[in-house]
Amino acid sequence: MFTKVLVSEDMDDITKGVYTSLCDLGISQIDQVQYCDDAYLKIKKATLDDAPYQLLITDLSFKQDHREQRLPSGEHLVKALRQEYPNLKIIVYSVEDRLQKVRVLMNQYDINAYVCKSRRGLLELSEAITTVFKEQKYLSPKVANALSPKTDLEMSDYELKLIEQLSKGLSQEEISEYFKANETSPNSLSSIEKRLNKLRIQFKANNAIHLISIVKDLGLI
Amino acid sequence: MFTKVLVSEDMDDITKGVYTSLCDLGISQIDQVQYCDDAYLKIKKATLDDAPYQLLITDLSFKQDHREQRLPSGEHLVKALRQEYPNLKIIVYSVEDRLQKVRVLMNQYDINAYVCKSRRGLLELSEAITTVFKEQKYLSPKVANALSPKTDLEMSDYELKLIEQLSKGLSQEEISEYFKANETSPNSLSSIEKRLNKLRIQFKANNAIHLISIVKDLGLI
DNA sequence: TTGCTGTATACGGGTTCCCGTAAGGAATCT
DNA sequence: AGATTCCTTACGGGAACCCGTATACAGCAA
Repeated sequence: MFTKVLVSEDMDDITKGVYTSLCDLGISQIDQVQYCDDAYLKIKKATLDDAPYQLLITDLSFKQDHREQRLPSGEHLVKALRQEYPNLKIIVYSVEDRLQKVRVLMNQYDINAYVCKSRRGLLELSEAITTVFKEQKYLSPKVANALSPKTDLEMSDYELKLIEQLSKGLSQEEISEYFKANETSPNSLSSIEKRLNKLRIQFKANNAIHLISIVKDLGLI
Repeated sequence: MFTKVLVSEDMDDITKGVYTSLCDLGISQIDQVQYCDDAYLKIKKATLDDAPYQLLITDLSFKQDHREQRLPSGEHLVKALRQEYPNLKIIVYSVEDRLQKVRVLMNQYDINAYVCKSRRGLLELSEAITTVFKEQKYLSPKVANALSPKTDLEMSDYELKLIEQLSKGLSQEEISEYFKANETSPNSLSSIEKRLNKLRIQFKANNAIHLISIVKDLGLI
């Protein structure tokens, strides 16, 4: 089993729960940090001291407070670490259950496991740890199909960009200009209208306002 | 100190953290449920058995799963309980830090404490418990000013209704009809336009879409 | 080649939204 | 009572959005 693990999680209650779980697994050294910046530094230092961490368990979202942070989220942390420490095992442990996000983390940042916080979160986390220890990947059942083709409730990069601009208050005309300036296509006003119409139908929205509202609720933006 | 406490919280890791904290406080009987419906039934049964709970600690948001629930959120639970058990002490323990929500819970449902989950959440929860035990109310520092007058980033009930309908996809015309049907006033198309214009300025939004987007980000709806 | 299909674009007209102006009414102040 | 202010409502014009239709062009199949 792992012997040296770092837990990066801002909520102290969760940390406590995770801690007891890790103890049960027989892990001897469990360190905890509440900020991503601290996690990064601790891992760096441990490596320099020739006593590197074998596993990082990190949350994704961290509440902002008075302390200014260079790495504001778990995603930033993972990204920063993966380049420097390709051998470090990383388990992301988060409430987030958007397949799109999981897919990016698994494919792009090559994390070793993704566990959803939930009613059985700790059980799954234990499973994930033992699985990762055996050099395998692990996904919570809830997001198990994250790596298969996209579902109905998602959209293409183009559509995402479109919706993002729309939600930032640009008119369709302005989005057209913006896309032309950024060499994104299709970029004619007509095409943008058409695409939005398609999305409205897909998400069963009455109008653009409704569409943004729905997409926000789904957490797609 | 309290001797019989119920914890209603869906995430098992948090429950574990809370549990150890309560133990440290010397509370002898700590029961846990992962669904609001269970919490309600357990409290009802305990009262009938003449061994009522003295304190309920509950989360607000519960992940939905296969089990159909009558009480889908902590707010529903609190509302249902308050009518029947005015003497039960209730502490809400949630990540939610919107003053408006806290205000409603404190004033309308008369909860005894509101604690924000955060880096120091467990500490604050302990404080809250001892404070409530002394028949006093407790608020996390972060939301301490929830009971003072509303801030800039909030809005009236009327405005909230308006925004809600808008985000549900109704046109301004339809909202006007809807308000007339529900005896909400002002309800003329013109007034609705005017009010939305005011909100757009207040929230620095370019258009209605942008407004909904901003308000959703702020968590006001 | 011909025809089919899917996508980008253009255009027009009907609706909804946005914004300024103005009239009417209630409450408050002098 | 008269003046002032606040709020609701009405209206009109221009902008943006919604929707159907039409053209152009690429890719693919028969």
